[in-house]
Amino acid sequence: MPVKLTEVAREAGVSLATASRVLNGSARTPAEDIAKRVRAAAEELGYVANAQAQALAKSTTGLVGLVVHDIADPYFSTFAHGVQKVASLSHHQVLLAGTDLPSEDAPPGDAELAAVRAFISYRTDAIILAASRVTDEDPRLAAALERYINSGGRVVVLGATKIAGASSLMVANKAGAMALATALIEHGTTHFAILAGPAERNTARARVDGFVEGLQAASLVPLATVHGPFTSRGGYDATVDLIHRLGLLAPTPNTTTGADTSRFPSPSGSPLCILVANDVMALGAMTALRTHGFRIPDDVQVAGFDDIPTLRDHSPALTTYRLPLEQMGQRAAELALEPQLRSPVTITGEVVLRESAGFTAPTTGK
Amino acid sequence: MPVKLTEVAREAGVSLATASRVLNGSARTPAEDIAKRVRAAAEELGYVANAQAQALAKSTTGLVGLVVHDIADPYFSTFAHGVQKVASLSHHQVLLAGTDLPSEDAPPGDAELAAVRAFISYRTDAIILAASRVTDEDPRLAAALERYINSGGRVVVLGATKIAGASSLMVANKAGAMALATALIEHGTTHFAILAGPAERNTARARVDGFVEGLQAASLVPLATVHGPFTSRGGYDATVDLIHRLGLLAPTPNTTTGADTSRFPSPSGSPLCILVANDVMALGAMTALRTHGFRIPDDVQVAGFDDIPTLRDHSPALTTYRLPLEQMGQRAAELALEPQLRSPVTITGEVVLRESAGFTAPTTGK
DNA sequence: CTGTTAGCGCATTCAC
DNA sequence: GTGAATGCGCTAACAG
Repeated sequence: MPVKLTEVAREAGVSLATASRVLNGSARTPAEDIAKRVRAAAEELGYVANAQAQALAKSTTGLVGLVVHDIADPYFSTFAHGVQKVASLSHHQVLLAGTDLPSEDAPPGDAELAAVRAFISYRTDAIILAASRVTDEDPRLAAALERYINSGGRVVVLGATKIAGASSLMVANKAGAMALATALIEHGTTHFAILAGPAERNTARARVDGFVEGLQAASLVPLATVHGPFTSRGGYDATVDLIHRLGLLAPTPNTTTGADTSRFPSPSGSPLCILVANDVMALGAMTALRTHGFRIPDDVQVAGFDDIPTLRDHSPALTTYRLPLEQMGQRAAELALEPQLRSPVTITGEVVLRESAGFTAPTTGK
Repeated sequence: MPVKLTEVAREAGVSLATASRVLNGSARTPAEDIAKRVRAAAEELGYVANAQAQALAKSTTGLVGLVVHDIADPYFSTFAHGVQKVASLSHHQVLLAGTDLPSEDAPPGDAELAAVRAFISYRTDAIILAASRVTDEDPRLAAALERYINSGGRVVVLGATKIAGASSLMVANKAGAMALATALIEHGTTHFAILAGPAERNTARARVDGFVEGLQAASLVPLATVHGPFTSRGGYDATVDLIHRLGLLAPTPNTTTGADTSRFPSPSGSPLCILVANDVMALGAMTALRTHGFRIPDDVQVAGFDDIPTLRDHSPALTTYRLPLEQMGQRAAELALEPQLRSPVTITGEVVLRESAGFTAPTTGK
């Protein structure tokens, strides 16, 4: 029903080919006077090129596929924002898929595969895989992606990958976690516990490994490690679990003097510090601690990972490892859209020491 | 380069049409034995249907366009998640666009128009407009959308619209704001200030109007109204501005006794309550207050709007008006994808009274 | 039930 | 520089 190029051409009194040449770029440049007539006709009829038809004719779609885990998670939405930015700059549209939603036909674990297949079906020019995949690399996924790459598609994955021909954006998850743990140790903390994310998630594992190695370097071991989903609720539950496992005792509520009567684990030593594999989960952990009567950082300290922008207003401010999420999205999109770029690109962040781990805020004027 | 249906058909020794019928749904159902052969051939060759070609032939793309303002903003990302959910359930892919990013060619204010044109170009089956548009309804936008609708496209807009044929998802912004203000007044608060969002944003205006009417109903007027962007930074700056304008005095830091030596505005009355047009901005406001030595809710109270999930772990917990963001996204997608649904659909939320406005948390076990 | 044919809307060879 | 013809990969009438 929409007006098509043929109609514009007829209206302008030129051939289909000519109309095509003036409206949608071409090597050959029609005469200016005739071009003006065509443009006028197009404008008048409200012509809008059919991208599907163009895609079929040109075999390039101007589409980039982005698969994240949960777009509502600030980690992914910030990343997505970065992707969007460079995509729009290079005139691409982004197709979004999430691996956390029910996919009707596909089994839960196959969400990523389903998303990739859909993108391949739409012949996206590139696919960005940001949903921290499960360790179990699906051979079907690999096969589909390799075929896609061989057909000229570009794929960028967040983290390492075995997919031949794929570009990868390496993130300093392990090194960052190690650096964070080390910084905390230098600050005098001696007792740690770890709240790990889902065991099967690559990102989560790398961070936990980093925490553990950081502790090992100082001859320390975590008092406990509890796994849970990368959500606020996951952090809350894991923390409650931790409290029970470690037999943590909340200080006697003697708030009038403000003096604390007991600290874990050593009455005289530094408080326990909980290293959490991501910020959102750390937030849940803090809520659990508060609910159970622990003060942060006096009774228990907490450190997260990511430095989610939205959480920077939190009080106490969260000690964490800052990842340039937005920039990561941009780099990923650049790798996807600019073939000449070399991979892998390595992304590092920085340790950010704040109140939740006993550091005093540098009274940021914002 | 990818394998096409013709090849699968040849491999299976059947005609193109038959292959099409078994692989991609059809009314006619081929015999089971022949169907199996085709499926086997497709599997072996790694056939993936070309959605572009299908779209061209069927004139329906299986695409939904979603335009938000800033996908990194939890308000929009949560909404987007809801959209994604029903889209995936009805086997649709979502095309995402943001109006906050530079659009190269298009002027800043034209981002929404550019996004809509792109979606129309891709012949999305429906377009969901969630970027709370500026009040100045662009006639070009309206024209494009109406043509789109007349060509069979469905459009859903968040809020009221003058676009003929568009469905709309009405949100109780004004009524909610009014209810929130009223609840606070009933609680005994007598002095209010307002932190409004961008003046040109519909959503922002409706909320401010609601706040004002709520106050008026109790014969009150806001002590001041400050505008600012819907961001944490916007809330921070607006609050600093407010502090100066109102000459707010922070209590003398006499923390040993915990006694406050001064309160604004009346030493004996209830503290000032700042009504903020959205949660993210309210967060920035709280940070500003804290930075300037005010305790929440003792010295100043704060109320937001939206009840962003990620912010529920904040302390003090934010009093706000809860909007079912995720569900709103779902409803919008349903309106977009299920033609029989009637519009407008009205969404209401609920007042949530929490610590930031002096209410005690019901020790939520989460 | 299966095969043949004709477009879907547009870019792009080719001749002119 | 411009117009006519061919094909992109697939679906949907049509026949058989």
